[in-house]
Amino acid sequence: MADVARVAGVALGTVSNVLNHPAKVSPATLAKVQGAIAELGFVRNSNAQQLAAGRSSSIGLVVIDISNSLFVDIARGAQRFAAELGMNVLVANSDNRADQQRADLDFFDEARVSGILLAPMEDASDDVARIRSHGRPTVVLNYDSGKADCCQVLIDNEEVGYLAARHLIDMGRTRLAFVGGRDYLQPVALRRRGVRRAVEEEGGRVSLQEVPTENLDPPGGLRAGEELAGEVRAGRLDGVIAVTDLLGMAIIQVFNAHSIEVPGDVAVMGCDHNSAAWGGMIPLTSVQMQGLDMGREAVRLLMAEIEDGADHVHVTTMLQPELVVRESTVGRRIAANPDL
Amino acid sequence: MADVARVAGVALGTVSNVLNHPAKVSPATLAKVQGAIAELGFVRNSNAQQLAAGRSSSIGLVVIDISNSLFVDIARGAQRFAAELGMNVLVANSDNRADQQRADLDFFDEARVSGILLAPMEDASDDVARIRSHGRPTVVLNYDSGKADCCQVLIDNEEVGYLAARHLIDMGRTRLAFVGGRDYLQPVALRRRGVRRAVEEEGGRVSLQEVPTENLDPPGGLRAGEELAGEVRAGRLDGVIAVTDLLGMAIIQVFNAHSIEVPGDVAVMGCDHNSAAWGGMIPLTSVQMQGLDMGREAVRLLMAEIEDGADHVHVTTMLQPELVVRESTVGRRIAANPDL
DNA sequence: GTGAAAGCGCTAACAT
DNA sequence: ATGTTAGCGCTTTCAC
Repeated sequence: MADVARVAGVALGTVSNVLNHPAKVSPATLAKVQGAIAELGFVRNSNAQQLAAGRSSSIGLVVIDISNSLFVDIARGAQRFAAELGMNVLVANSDNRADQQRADLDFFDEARVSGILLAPMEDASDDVARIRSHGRPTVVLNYDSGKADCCQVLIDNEEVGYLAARHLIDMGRTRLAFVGGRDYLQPVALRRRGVRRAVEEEGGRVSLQEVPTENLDPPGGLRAGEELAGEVRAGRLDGVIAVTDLLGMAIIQVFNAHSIEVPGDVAVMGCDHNSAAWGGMIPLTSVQMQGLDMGREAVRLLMAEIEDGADHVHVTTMLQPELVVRESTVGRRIAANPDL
Repeated sequence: MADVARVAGVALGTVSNVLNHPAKVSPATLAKVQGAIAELGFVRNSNAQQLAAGRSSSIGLVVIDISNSLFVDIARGAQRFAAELGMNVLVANSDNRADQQRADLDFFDEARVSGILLAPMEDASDDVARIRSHGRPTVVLNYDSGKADCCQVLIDNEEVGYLAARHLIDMGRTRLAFVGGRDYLQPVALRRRGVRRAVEEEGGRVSLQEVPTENLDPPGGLRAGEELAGEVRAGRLDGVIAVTDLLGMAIIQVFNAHSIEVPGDVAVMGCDHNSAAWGGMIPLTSVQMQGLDMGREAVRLLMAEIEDGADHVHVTTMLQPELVVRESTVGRRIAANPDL
């Protein structure tokens, strides 16, 4: 930067002003300095800039699993909104490992980012508390710790389950199944609760069986599908709610192998509108998770907290999911081929 | 850090030694200092640390599209290998925008990261040249600029196309189609070339039609599928190579709507083994893109360049793709239900 | 509007 | 082995 000053024939402080407060500099000097910057290919050192200024224009986003499309959407939503505010978002992927997540948080803490966004899989209150105790604003996404010790952005997962069951019931289905083990995952537990609520509202008119799966991955769905196929044949099942889209698609595949028609014999739907769920021959009805909105809202809350300073009151934003109806529950319709 | 020194009753320099050269400190002092660090909840300021030390332990990864599963795999591969080396990877998503990509590169440049990994969609030589001229090592992934002015990690996309066509021919298919417009995308052009080579090797025994699509997205596939369905019915087509998996799945969906059997009437395959391609009722044969390996290799090349310093010779690593055969070209087989 | 100078928090070479 | 000190590159008062 001293070089730039010399080449431009001005003082070092003036170069700094050109970079940070261009309005405070006369147009002529400004041009001279910018010329020198271009000539020298000068790139300001953001480490020194942050050290001296004491503030950062970056936000750290820590996601537990970057291959999950919800978290990708969150990252994009956060990034786009942050860009509007002149901030940039750095993403660290924890690769489903708690220790890596901790390392990622510490990294951003050390880098003195202006704030951290955390999308964990399970409870991370301890880590959040540690970071927050260092005075770093932190917003948690997609997990409700219960304690309101930080801002949170959540999707109403109970409503997700409720919407799903409600939809099937509205379509005339009365013998439902909810597929998805691993109740220790918060979204699963909440969606299950919502499904139950919708079924209970029908007071006995609608039955519900709950099918555990070992894992939430396709193989788990294939196994569950075999079990469910028998239920369909026995006339005990006409509507399936899979807790994830991937599970739902696996189940459809098994049904197809058994010549069980979807949605003719049984309607199938997922719960976490996933880009991976597009491809099926039978597009899957699902529930939209509003990932872009979650990311955007999280940045908004973070900036608010930074602005508020000491007298900040934590806020929890609950986003409402939306039903996305496609043919796996209502029958065939392909946009590109309307005459079918 | 001065506080830590005071609490521990040692000099500031000793605290620095504890952090950076623990071996140079007596066990007793070490324990005292670590105690003080824990007590005060001290977190070192990495901006100051980098500024003073003049080196960074982070690598910047700029990807053009984080929702593309290849880039996600690259990120994971890079991150895992970097972690083994005690480095961490920061991901910036350019959201398919060239200006954002430039901003991301500049950001990492300003942050004085030890090196940059760039996975662009189209040519980015100018940007790379600019960054490199600042002395920052940069490795380009998945795009061959032609000029060997930096290390590159590529997948042999011509081989991808060749493997795909070779597979269909080996399965007895003789009337092929290659689907995928947008030849200005390097992977598309290369895969097309590979397909042609395989067909030419058969010297007229095998025919090939090339079907352009407006976009590489599912709607584009649906439209192409309609056209192809007519070709199948007319007996002019028995094997389809879609340049992406998503395109392939869309085509299968249209075939199914027309009661055309896959792979009975026509085999269909994709070219970029995509996690999104799992779900279909007919799992898609495709070609593995080795994303994890690409990420890993890119970090390896970057570290080598950093180590080599001035006398570094740029290297291009060409990874070989692998065929992943599934039922869309060979008939039904579902692992979970072997008796089908 | 401009230039000089005092740090920001840390590292590393030096002296002890 | 430990303490001392001069910067790293920048921002920002503060006089001019």
